[in-house]
Amino acid sequence: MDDQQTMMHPVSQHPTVGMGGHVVPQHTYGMDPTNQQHTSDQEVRKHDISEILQQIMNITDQSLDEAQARKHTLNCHRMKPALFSVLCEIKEKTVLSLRSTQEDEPPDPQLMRLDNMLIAEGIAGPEKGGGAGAATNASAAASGGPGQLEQTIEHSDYRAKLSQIRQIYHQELEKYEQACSEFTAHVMNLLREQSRNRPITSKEIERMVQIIHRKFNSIQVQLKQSTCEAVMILRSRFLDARRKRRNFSKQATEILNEYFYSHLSNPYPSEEAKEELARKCGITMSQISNWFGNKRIRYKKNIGKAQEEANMYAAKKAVSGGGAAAYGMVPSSQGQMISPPPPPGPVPPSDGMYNMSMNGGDSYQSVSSMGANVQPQAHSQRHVFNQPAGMSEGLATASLYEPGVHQIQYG
DNA sequence: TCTGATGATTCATT
DNA sequence: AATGAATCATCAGA
Repeated sequence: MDDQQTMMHPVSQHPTVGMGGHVVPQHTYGMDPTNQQHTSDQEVRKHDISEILQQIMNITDQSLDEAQARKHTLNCHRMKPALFSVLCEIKEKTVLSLRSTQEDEPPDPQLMRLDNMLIAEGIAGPEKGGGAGAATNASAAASGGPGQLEQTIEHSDYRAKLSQIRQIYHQELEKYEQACSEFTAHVMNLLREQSRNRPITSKEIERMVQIIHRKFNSIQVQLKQSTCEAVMILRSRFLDARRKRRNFSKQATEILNEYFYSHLSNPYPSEEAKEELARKCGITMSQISNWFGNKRIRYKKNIGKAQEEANMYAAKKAVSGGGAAAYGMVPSSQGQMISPPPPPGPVPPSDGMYNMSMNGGDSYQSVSSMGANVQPQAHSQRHVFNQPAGMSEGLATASLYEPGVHQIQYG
């Protein structure tokens, strides 16, 4: 309403504007209004101008060709300069209110945040060394492990998907930019075209472009937001370790079980042993630790089942000649002989052998140097794994193992 | 689809 | 820091 009033005000006060807001050419200014001849002349002009305005009003309802033709006649109309100057005057007054509006606004913080994230993820900006950087960092954060990451299929899969997202993002961004610039160019052309009939300053065109860009910005935000979401989903799918769980190879499981059952009295591999196992199984140290952690607890929970497994591995080992040697195990010098595989089923415990040292049946540790008062490994002070001394390592240990009965609590 | 197996994670304890 | 215990999430076979 204010705008309208502002628009109308100068017009209504303008001496050259007649009753219906019809603009009267300025050269009638100062003429005698009572002059009949002049009056009729004025009426003709009024009619002309109202016709022009009517044409302007109707121009939107017409086809392009029609509009072009009309525009042409309009531009060539003898009254056009007069109308233009009036519009200029109106504009001069109204534009003041426009000037007060803020010129350039600060960059959208949301957009900045999204941009930063996309750059960090290697989606926007220069491609990170194959996108591996983001994957590695995220994986390290997700696993919380010792930093030894699996350079496996998952990683290349992640990279492939990430670059796919990157590609789609850039395609969409290109489309968006094209659409934006096309629309902007169209509007600018339109305004330039219109500026022949009404006064439009370059500043106004600039402002209009700004408005268009602001509108398009919301589309851009949407695009970037959905790209970020896609990256997040990809991350959670690929980098959440729980999701990418894959069973270890049969061979790896066998190696681990072999070690476990041949060290049943002390199934706590040292760092070196873990390294060795990790290398042999093609998995990480932390995976080794996890496996042993799970194995110990599950072994304890289900002795019955583990028994069979233990016997199986014991038999296997006996056939193959002792897997423990493969891990640098030193044969016990304290009379722990390798016995032949026992018959299937529980093996009766030997008398008074249960409280042997933690390493009693485990030649992996350097037992020979420890003697009878051997101290358990610091980290295994609470553990409940022990084995009757004299038992051949890895043989029928599970059947003898009764955590509730035979466990030793150190400290 | 259900269920057991299994690798990983979290938290409390030592 | 290492470990046990509980739990989660996924896989694989019935």
